[in-house]
Amino acid sequence: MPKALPVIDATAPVCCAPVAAAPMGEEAALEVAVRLKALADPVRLRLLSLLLAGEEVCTCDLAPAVGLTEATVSHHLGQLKKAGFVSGERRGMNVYYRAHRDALGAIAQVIDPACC
Amino acid sequence: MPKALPVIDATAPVCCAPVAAAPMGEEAALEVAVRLKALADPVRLRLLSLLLAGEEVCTCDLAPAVGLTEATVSHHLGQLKKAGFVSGERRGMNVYYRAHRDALGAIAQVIDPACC
DNA sequence: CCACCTACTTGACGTACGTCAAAGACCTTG
DNA sequence: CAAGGTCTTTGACGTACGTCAAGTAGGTGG
Repeated sequence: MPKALPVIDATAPVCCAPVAAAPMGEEAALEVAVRLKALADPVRLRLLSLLLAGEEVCTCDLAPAVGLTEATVSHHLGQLKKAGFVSGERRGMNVYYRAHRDALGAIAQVIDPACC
Repeated sequence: MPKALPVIDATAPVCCAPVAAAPMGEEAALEVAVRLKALADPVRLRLLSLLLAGEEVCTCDLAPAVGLTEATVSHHLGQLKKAGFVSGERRGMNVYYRAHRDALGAIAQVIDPACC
């Protein structure tokens, strides 16, 4: 990662051939890697599963659920949002987050060698 | 990650409920996260796709394919091996690596919200 | 308008990661 | 055994990441 940090937009679901389909190009690998990196954290996985369980959850409920500061949770949610896995909407005093199942399914299909 | 680094064995395919099934426990999240972290790198994704394309490939062929030092490629292959995605076997002067499709499929199923 | 609450941003700290050069380990061929 | 090729390990360097404390922005209610 000491490579020049490539800032790319990853808010949309991945759209590229599965890993097993053919040798990946450098750009395609990066597209997949940035999204996987967003998922490759225990806290973010737990946040995602909480969001997938309930329809909408606000930060104030998520923070105690994972046992971390609201600041830290906000940071993780920001990472997930940048990767397109969640989106948040402010309603009143709270911000309600929602998981995007399609984005999750898309990255899963890229990884799965059986699915294609 | 400043948390006490938890050294766990991840050589076997993941075996836990999908993320969407129910709120993940701390241990389950870690099991998935360490494997995803191994996958969350452009170089390792390219190496995996190269291994999935051919049956067996040796380091000497992989290094030039990704444009990195053999030392670096060896390090990445070690990461993938620790995560159970590949395994290498020495035959003569070369070490031949092979991808494990089942381990890849297992982590894909855990991620996919549709698959369960 | 003034407290007050929720959520995000900033700065700082320590740890982990990716990379390479150099040295070591393993095997084969003369 | 010596020479050479292939891989892995070690050490070092710079960058990125996760975490929190503190400060700021946005919204509500007296």
